[in-house]
Amino acid sequence: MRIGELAQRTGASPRALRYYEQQGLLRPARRPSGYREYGEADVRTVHGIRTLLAAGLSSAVIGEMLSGLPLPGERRPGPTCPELLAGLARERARISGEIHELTMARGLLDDILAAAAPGEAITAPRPEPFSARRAPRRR
Amino acid sequence: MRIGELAQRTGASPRALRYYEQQGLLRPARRPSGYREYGEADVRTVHGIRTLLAAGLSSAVIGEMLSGLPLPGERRPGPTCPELLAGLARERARISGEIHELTMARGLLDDILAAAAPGEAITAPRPEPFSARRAPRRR
DNA sequence: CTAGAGCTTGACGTCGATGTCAGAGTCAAG
DNA sequence: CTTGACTCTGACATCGACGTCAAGCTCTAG
Repeated sequence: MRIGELAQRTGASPRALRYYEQQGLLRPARRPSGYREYGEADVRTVHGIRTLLAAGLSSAVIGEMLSGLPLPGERRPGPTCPELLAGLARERARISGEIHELTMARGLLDDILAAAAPGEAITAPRPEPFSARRAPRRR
Repeated sequence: MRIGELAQRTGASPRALRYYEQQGLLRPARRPSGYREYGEADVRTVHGIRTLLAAGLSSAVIGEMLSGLPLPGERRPGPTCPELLAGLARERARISGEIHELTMARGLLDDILAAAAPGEAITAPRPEPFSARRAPRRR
């Protein structure tokens, strides 16, 4: 399929898909005309890329993941899988931390919404915002 | 307290604290010398600001939250609390969605780490990454 | 009094994943 | 053949929360 169809099926813009290729995340075939030709597997790959990008992974890290090889500029001679795996583990930990932060923030918003819900809030004396922070409720 | 102490106690840099003030999120008193003077309440406020910033809220939205008033440029005459609350509710929903995305991404990383863990992965034939995505495991 | 740490404002730099635009080639339908 | 939709390769623009540097003022310990 061509870039437009892949864009529609993945939610990525053509511009984004070309960017992914530039970063080494995709390697579409080329027609004689120069048009990119993508396969079905690329649909899954792009979904994965976007999931990880949305999670805050950089395209460089995703590229390492996809190739299992060191980055161009680095001079490490051998395979870098241990480092790569360690890096991914760190990313995993970062994501967990981020989930925790988001949960905290959501709790804070809940407090504010709850405090403002009863009546109109402009004229009413509002308790200090940000007065106390709650831990994420676990059940 | 002065800006350096507040910075230490909140983890924000002095530059960040000045930025928050510029965005209308803080209104420290000033000494005759021009030095900013912060109170204890500002410590909590800054923690709240940083929590919400980390959650992806813009400083403009946080500013609306803190003031309960419309933005400078807007011409809405009256209180905008209903809109503000609606906006915060949308932010809450966005955060929930983001938590979901992060959970998905973490699951994807888990799959990859699990697949790569057994042995060295460079030379071994690797199954397609991004082949299947799992729903977040709930328990 | 003096040095050095801390504070001031102002302005420009950053970073990364895109948006957007320009100029030109390609493809399918009528 | 023609038209319009699609694609190509650059290259510059964006956005937001800061980092960083400069030039100068302030505070405090000794």
